[in-house]
Amino acid sequence: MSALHLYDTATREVGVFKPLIPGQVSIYVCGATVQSHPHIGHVRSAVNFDILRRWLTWSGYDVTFIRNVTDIDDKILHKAVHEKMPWWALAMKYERIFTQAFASLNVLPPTYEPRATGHITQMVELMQILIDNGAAYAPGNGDVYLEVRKLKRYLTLSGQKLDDLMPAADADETFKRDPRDFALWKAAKAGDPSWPTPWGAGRPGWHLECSAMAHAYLGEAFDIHGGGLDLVFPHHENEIAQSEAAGYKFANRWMHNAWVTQSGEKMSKSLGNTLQVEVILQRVRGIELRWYLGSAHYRSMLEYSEAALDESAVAFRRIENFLLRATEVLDLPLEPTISDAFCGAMNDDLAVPAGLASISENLRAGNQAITDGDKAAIAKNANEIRGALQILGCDPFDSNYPQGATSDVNQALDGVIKLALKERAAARERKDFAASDAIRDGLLDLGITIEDTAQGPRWSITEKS
RNA sequence: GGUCGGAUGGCCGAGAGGCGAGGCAAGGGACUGCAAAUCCCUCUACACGGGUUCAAAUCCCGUUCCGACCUCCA
Repeated sequence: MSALHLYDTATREVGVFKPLIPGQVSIYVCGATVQSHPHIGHVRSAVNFDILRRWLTWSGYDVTFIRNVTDIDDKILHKAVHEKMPWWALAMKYERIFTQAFASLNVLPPTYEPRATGHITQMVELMQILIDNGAAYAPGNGDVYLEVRKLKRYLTLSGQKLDDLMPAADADETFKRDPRDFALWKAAKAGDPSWPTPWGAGRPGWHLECSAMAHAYLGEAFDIHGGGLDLVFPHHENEIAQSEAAGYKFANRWMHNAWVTQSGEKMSKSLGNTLQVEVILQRVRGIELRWYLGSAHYRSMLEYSEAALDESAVAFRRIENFLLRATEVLDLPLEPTISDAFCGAMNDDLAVPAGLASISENLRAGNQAITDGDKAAIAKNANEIRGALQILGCDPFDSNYPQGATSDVNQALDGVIKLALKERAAARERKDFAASDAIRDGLLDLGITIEDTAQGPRWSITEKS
């Protein structure tokens, strides 16, 4: 079996993945700021890192996966005024909606999901270290800043130079020793929530939270830090700055997912081109949206279009349909296995598109095997497809996805349709094709599709779209 | 201005020196009473101009176009 290779944003190279502690992998992924409805870009990130996690777990690692919730920031405060509710109520409202969106796409819950507001103590401790060792300063206005000029390795992740950065538009720079210094802590404004610190009451800056929480749950060094590509600067640079200045090794490897775009442009609120997960889920099922989002390579931009989404969903249904037929023919549950081809693809920096090619090959061979009645070949191909789908989080038999009714109602329906099919078979027998077609068309009008297979007719409920 | 990424067949989308991934669409065929489903076949591409090489979509130089980050961003 090949070894897992992953890209590292810091080196811009794909290299062999070697965990700090054999057999264990620790991952910190920047989660959402819960101030609005999730769009498909948000969940793409979650899906990408969920696939990474599932692959690591399958590969035998004990994975600790942290994804935080930023539940305090400027936008949340503004939005709370707008929606006429306390900031904490607004944050909780959207956190629940995000959680629901993740669940619809079968994104596994993180091992721990810390909230920023629950880790103020750790943030104050981190600031104390930084102030004590001279890396940070509190100018007396309640803010605390990190002095970036003192850092040796600042901006190495994004490969920029401090002096090349466009000057920040901050008006309030009078307290900064350098305009590029960034706030670890922001002084309380009247009416805003605040927490006491030795340097005055205030609230955390965005970057500080992640450093503090990563340290709290994963320690001074961990394997992988993930997030969207747009977090490289300033967020991740600043996390590195704070953590390294405090003497931590911090992340060993950086992974960033690319965007979902529309008309070539990144999905963003300012462009007004965001597509809410809840809206898309009225068009396709969660498993189909996940298949769509997961099928692109995580470092490639995914250009959204309804046509592409629909096409992807149709392709998925083909695969799903094969799995269903295979299960019927074999009369056994499928046992997920990972083929060499799929394994090789995933080990190559999670090359899902290459893995998809192997699924297509399995699909073709598997369908052929059903026609031939070759049960061994059916099982092999179906098992390999199911194994791949599990890694991608798109296993149709996964109980996290809504399963077709297995109840009495479904059995009754099956009986009724079989009765109709019997009538149809009889009509065909006596060459009364008008009658047989009437039955088939009648069922189709009800959303029930009939397929005549080598093993006899089978029915399925047609997806509405 | 600085940094980074991209341009592949009608469409989507991998690959990264030598066997032209895969999917969708289209056309043809098999199967079928007709369909549907399924299978087989066909369609042979790498933005442009130079260069390196026995060999370039892949490496080098230059050009054009598109996008991202430098302000909150998955």
